[in-house]
This record gives sequence, structure tokens and C-alpha cells, in this order.
Amino acid sequence: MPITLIDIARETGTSVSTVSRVLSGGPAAQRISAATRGRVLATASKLGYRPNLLARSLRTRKSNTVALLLSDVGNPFFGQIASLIEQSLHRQGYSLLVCNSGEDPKRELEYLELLPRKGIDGLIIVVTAANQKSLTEHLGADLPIVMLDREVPGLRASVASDQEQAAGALCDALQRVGVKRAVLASGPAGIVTHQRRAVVIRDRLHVVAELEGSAMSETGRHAFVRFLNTKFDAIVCTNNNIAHGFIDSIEQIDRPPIVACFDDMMMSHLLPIPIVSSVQDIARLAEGCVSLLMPMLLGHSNGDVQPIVIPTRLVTNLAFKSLKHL
Amino acid sequence: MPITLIDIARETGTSVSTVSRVLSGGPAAQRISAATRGRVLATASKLGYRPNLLARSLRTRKSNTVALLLSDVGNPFFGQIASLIEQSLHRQGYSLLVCNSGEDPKRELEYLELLPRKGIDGLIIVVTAANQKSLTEHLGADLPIVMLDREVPGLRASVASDQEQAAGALCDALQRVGVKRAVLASGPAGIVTHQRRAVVIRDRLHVVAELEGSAMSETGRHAFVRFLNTKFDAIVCTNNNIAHGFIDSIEQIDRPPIVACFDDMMMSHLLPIPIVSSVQDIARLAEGCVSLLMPMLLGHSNGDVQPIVIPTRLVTNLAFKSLKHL
DNA sequence: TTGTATGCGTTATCAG
DNA sequence: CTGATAACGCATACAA
Repeated sequence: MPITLIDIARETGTSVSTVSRVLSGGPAAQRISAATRGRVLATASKLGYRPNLLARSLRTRKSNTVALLLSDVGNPFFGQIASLIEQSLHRQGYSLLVCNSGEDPKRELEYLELLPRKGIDGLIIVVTAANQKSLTEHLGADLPIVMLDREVPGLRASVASDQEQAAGALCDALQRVGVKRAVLASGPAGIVTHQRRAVVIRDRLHVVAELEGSAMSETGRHAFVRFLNTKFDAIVCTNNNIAHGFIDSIEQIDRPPIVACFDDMMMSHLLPIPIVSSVQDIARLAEGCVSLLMPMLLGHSNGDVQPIVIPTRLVTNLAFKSLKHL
Repeated sequence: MPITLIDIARETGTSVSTVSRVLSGGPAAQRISAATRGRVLATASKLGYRPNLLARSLRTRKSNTVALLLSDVGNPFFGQIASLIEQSLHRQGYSLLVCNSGEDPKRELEYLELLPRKGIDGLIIVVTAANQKSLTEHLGADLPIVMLDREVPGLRASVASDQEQAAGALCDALQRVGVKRAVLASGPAGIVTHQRRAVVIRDRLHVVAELEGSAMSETGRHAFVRFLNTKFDAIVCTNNNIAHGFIDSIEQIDRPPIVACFDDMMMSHLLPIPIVSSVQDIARLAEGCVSLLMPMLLGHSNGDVQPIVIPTRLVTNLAFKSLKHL
């Protein structure tokens, strides 16, 4: 049986409230005589007392737990963000509950129902299908919530990369090396991130063919097959999974197209394929989430939160650099 | 104010116990007249009742939450495992608390102290420094726990790849192409996974130089510099981070060494560097954890748990395949 | 400075 | 079949 306040109150000959006050460590602890405080602390550690945080949370309505609801922690992009968020939160005394929606609206809703019951203090979410109504509806009205990677109209607490700048930089680079005909392999148009990237690409480049699929590598592989008989000098993929799928399909590399994508491609620098990508600043994305969330958790939220937009950085590999003109 | 059992009891003119029995959905629910049961369920959904899981957990001593304590979810290997574990647990009605230790014994201990207080039902852990004593000491005595990737003497509930087989297969492949001189870049000897891999390598190959560092890519970069003036035909890295670091350091590729490593290297197949790796079966590792943990959580643990050992699969890229002999 | 009493929302025991 | 009532472990308003 675990030690409770009762045990240690009995042992020290004081009451549960006194013990609670001492052990809570709050300001109330100072209003206790040094003598009894000492005895309490001593026997507390002697008995190896561990506060039951569930009970505390029930009472204080604060669990010191935050949930992160995203499509897939297995995706390195999100995994790294999750890691940084977890570390940052841990420093502030919070734990992180990780939930995969798999881009499935059903699962997302399931979690939106479940999480508030679990007593989480806040939520960081990469929305799939939810709009403002369904979000604030399924969650408790005033649960602090931060949108990551994808904005939702009406909710100002959001952190995302500057997709227009990112896609624009890609177009700049492609035009600089003289790309004339591009193809586009994009993720679901229903996902704003993919949508916004695609819009810029279509606007700025001469897109001779395009394919929309899931946000996974299979779409890249499909694109490879679909575009086999198409003449193009560059393919733009709206995320790195898709680009991976495309590159993995390449067998012969006599005259490979330029691959343009978003996010980091590990090991790409020696690849005999010209690659250019707009990589997102993962550290700042994670940091942004926490810096937006913490004030809300502590109630210091001075009303006007501003969306955080983070610039991306253009990265090219050796093969791309050695490119002069097509 | 959230709806509670009291509200819905008042509304239906019944008592809290009755409402609880109905809404708990257990066998006790059947012992309630269909009439009142109907009314309760109706007004419950009418009022939008959401059970407070904290209160329930406090009472039942079951939180339906499991913790995963590992070095870093940002590492794709662990991130993917975490993802699969989360999905599997979610199907069984459990949530996952993800905790990064960063291979830091201090942080690991911190979590080992914190997690039981949070009321988790079980723990899956990639141990850093903990031995059996410190584990069972800091956790509640009977908290179900599964070791992932690294065994701890005395604890039989473990899931890991067959490191000897994995390293052996690597050596086989290297010897088959006539590797004579190898160098070894290994992670901390204190981590059993690295240690066991290194032991096999040293035993089976002619290792002309070696370097031990962290399990991160910096060690690979250090290795590149350190071995610049060493003659060798292959470098073995005890994990993929290290291999990444090494490969990223390569600028000219006139006569690159073979790189042997563990786990998947994305995009490696077109890389102009011969790569051979023993890739772990992530799906089976994750599945193994859950299949070991679930019975413990449900109390069906029939005493004799057996460690789960999972074979790896040898993967080579094009450059390696086109290798005849050195 | 400290103790008493009450409540957080549920489940479980025990009557009836 | 159902209703009081007592926990679960902790925090806090109110007394003293």
C-alpha cells in the first residue's frame, strides 16, 4: 500500500491539512512552524512518500499534462517536433500524451472526445478535418489549444511555417536553373499545408501534369509510374514522404529530373539526383508551440495571441549545385 | 461547469449509484430495469455527459495510460516504434505518455519517480542506466514493465532484435565481398545494444581502428576525421545515426568505403556508396511490446513471460550489389 | 500556526 | 432492482 498524507499525519502527530500544506510546497508551506515543517518533511522522506498526482489533479483541476494530437509520430518531421516539445514541456513540469490521428478524421474526433476527459490541461494539434466549431465543441470550451502546422480560421493560437515563402523559394531556385516543364505530386488538397504549397507551384511554374494522392510515399511511387512518358525537368512534391517514394522508384539515373520538396531529406547531399528543398525550422516550430501554450496554461494569456509564422531555409544538394542550366 | 453523475441523477429522478451503474457499462448495468436504464442513457447523451476519467482512475486505480520511456522519439527508429505502439494501445483503449530520457540517467530516474505518481498502468522502457534494483525500486513494486531494445538481467519481459544475428549477418556480407580491413565507430559501450554489436564485429572482422562516442551523428563525423589517414575498406557503425554522420562527411566519392550499419537508411539505394545494413523489424518490436504488456495490464499474466527476440533482415543498396570483390 | 470539515467525480459496499 | 453512504488521496475555506 502506498504512503498517503494520512500515514504521515499519524506518524508526526499532526493533521492531514498541515501535512498537505507542507508538502504542497506552495506559499502556505511558509505559514507553518519550522519545527513541525521539519518533522513532516523528515518523516515524509523517511516513509518514502509519493504524492498521488491523480488525486491532486482531481482536486486542483490541473493535471500538468498536455496532449499532442498529430497524424503520425513515426514521421520524422513530426517525431522531431514531438521530441522537442516533450523536452521543453518537461522542463516546465508538464508531461506529454502523444496521439496519432493518421490523418483520419474519425480517429481525430475520437481523441477530441477522449482527451478532455483525461483531464489534460492543454492541446497541441495538427488538425486533419476539424474546423473551429468541431474543435471547440468536442473539447471543453476553455481548454487551451495551439494549432501546429495547419491553421484553422478563427483560432489565432497557431504555429506554422511560411508555406508561401517556402514554395516561392523553391520556384525561384527552379527557375534560376531554367526549369521549363514541371510536374506536381501533391498530398490531399483537403490538407491546407499541401493545398497552399500546390497553389503557389501552379501559379509560379509551368505545371504540365499533376497527381494528387495521400501524403505518403506511395503517392511518390505512383507519380513515378504516371509520369514515365511525360517530359519534364523537375518534379515538385508537397512533402518529403512523397519525394522519398518518387526517388525510391528511380532505378536508372541517366538523366534524372530535379526533385523539389519540403523538409529535410537525410543523406541527400551525395545523391546523384538534383534536389532542392525548403526545410522547415523544426526547433522554432516546437518552441513556438510551447511559448504559445504556456501562458494559456498559466492563465497569463493577455488576450491577443498572434499566430506564429516561421520562415524556411532553402537547401540544395551537390548534384543541384553542379547544375548550370538545363 | 461539466456535467456530472449528480446532474443526470437529479434529472432522471434516480440516484448517483444507479446512474453510475448504467453508465459504467459493466455487468452491473444489466441488473438495472430497462426502463430507468433507458432514461439514464437518454438524458446522459442529452446533457452531453462526459465521465471524468481522473475521478474514475482515482477510484479504480486504473488510468488506462501507459508510459513509453526512451532516449528520443525524434530518432526515426524509436519514433516509428512509438507510433506503432501508440496505435496498438489505442485500439485496446489505452493512451500513451511519451518520455525522452536523452540517454541521460538523471532524466531517466526523474521519470521513474514521476510516472508512478501519475498513475500509469504500465511502462515500456528503453533503459539507459537502470538496473533491476533501481527500476523496481523507483517504480511501484508491481507496476507492469516491458524492456524494449535493451535487456536488463533479471527482468524477463523484454523485446529486442537479435543483435548477434544482426551483427553476424553484417560480417558475413562484408567477408563475402572480401573486406580485409575494417574500422569500427561505436556508440557508448555502456549501452548493451552497442556493446553487443561491437563485440561481434571485433570478433569476426579484422578491426584496424576504432572509435567510441555518443550514439549520435557527431560520432560518425568524428570517425570520418579520425580515420582519414587509415587504410580500410569498410566502416561498421553500431547505429544509423553514426552512419549518417559519417556519410554526411563524405565529400569526394572517388573510392568510398563500404558502410555497414543497423536499421534502415532512407534513400540509400541510389547512393554511390556501398551500404549494407541489418534492419530491425520495427513492426514486430512494437507488437512484441504490446503483446507482452497487455496480459500484465489485465492481470492474465501467467507467470512465465519469455523474452522476445526478433530477427533482422539484411539490406544492401545498388552500389553494394554491384560490388564484386575488393 | 494548526485542525476540522467539505468537496473533487467516481466506484463499491451494504442495505433494503 | 435501487439508494444511501463511504471511500479514493488530496487541497482548501473556515474556525480556532
